[in-house]
Amino acid sequence: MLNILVVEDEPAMQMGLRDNLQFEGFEVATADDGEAALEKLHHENFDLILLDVMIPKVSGFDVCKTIRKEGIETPVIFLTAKGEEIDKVLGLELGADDYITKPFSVRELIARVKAVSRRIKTQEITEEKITIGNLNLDFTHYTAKSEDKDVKMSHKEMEVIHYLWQHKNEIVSRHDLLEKVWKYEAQPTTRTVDNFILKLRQKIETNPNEPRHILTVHGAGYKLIP
Amino acid sequence: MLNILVVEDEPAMQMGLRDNLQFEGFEVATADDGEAALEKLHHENFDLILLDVMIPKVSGFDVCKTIRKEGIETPVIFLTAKGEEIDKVLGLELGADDYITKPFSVRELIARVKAVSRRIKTQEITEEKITIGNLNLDFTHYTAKSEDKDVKMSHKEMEVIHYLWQHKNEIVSRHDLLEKVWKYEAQPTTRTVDNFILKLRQKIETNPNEPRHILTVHGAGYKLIP
DNA sequence: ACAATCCTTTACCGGACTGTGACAAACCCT
DNA sequence: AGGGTTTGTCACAGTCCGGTAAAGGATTGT
Repeated sequence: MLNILVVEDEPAMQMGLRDNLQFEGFEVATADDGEAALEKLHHENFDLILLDVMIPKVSGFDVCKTIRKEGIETPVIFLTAKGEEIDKVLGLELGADDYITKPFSVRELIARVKAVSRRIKTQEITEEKITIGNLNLDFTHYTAKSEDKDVKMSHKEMEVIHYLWQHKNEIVSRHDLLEKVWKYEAQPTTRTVDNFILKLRQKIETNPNEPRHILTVHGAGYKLIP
Repeated sequence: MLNILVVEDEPAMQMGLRDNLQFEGFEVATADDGEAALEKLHHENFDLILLDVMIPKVSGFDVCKTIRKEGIETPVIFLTAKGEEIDKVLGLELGADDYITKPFSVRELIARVKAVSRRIKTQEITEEKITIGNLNLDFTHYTAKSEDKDVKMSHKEMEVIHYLWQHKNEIVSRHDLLEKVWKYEAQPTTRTVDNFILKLRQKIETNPNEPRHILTVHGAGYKLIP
């Protein structure tokens, strides 16, 4: 599902947004001010940003401007109070995808989010079929094939390889994986992650003993090379 | 191929759209203003409408509103200039399927049109009689046959298989089914969905113990393979 | 009101999936 | 080279999930 960052300083509003979006099945992260938002945006990929304009430290406008300069093209929906200068949002090439004026109904917001997420999805469809080693993965259908033979992959295996793919050619630490795939519970110093890597290698690598795609970076984590 | 009505007053834009869409294999008709659009819509069936918002005589919004009132459910993609009130478009009460903001790239528009047309097609197929496994289903009459023998299907069973069909080859979660077929009640702590899957398998699968059409995706839901 | 039918819930079982710990192997640093 | 740390691998057990049947509840037609 889509991963949404909500940037909003008013606690009640933030909580309301988070609960409603989560109820609709979205992944939700939050930030209280512009600085925190930028921090999160630099360390994690989101699919959509709900960005209040009037927030402490760095304004919503500036957050948007900044990330666009940095090449981050995540869709943005601005949350504005009535009377704020919307023109500047839509006119100033900030690259906002939409805006919504407070007070707004939850249903309206959800409709907007879904509209944007639909657009995101259709764009992403092309990217959802990938090949790693001799394995063809299809994340829209959560299936895998190797030379026309179906390969059974568990849900979590797909999530792990998906996360690695999203961070291909980067080093991904076990901690990252536990946090993002295992969802911030279970902080075991165990071999859990390794076990999944093991299984994935057996399915992806031609010779699992000499991995060419899922590499170990000693003391740091793993790196996926497609 | 699909029959598209382009409603756009600016001649250059209209011609550009027509040429590109025709090049992609679509049938294209054009209208210069809202009145002409309504006229055409009353005399011909289209599969999709590209509707500029700012057009003479009757606005795009009003065209959409009017035909919806008349029961015409042809999908609409709005063309809007930046800064126009997207709100009203996305109010979605108008029944727009999508919108696109000028200036847009041709490739983007084509992608949108294809996305909508894909949705249309899968819907159209659904209208007719389909076959899954050894079962022939007729959704217009809500009946089913297996090798010329009538098979009794309850209303809800038909709805479930219908939903699965609309999302064939995709993973459909129990939650989705509960929300879309059962209309948003019922907690997911129940085996209700499973029971329907059980019944459907007994009617569809040759060997219900090893389902080949209604597959289980552990931890995720079900997937229909026709 | 009664019966029939369909839908929902409950309960139990079997199995898939995942997490754990032990041990071996590989790696890194001194 | 050697010790300590990190990683690979395996088998086992617990947990969660889905399959299934049967009972309980709701709705409809007679």
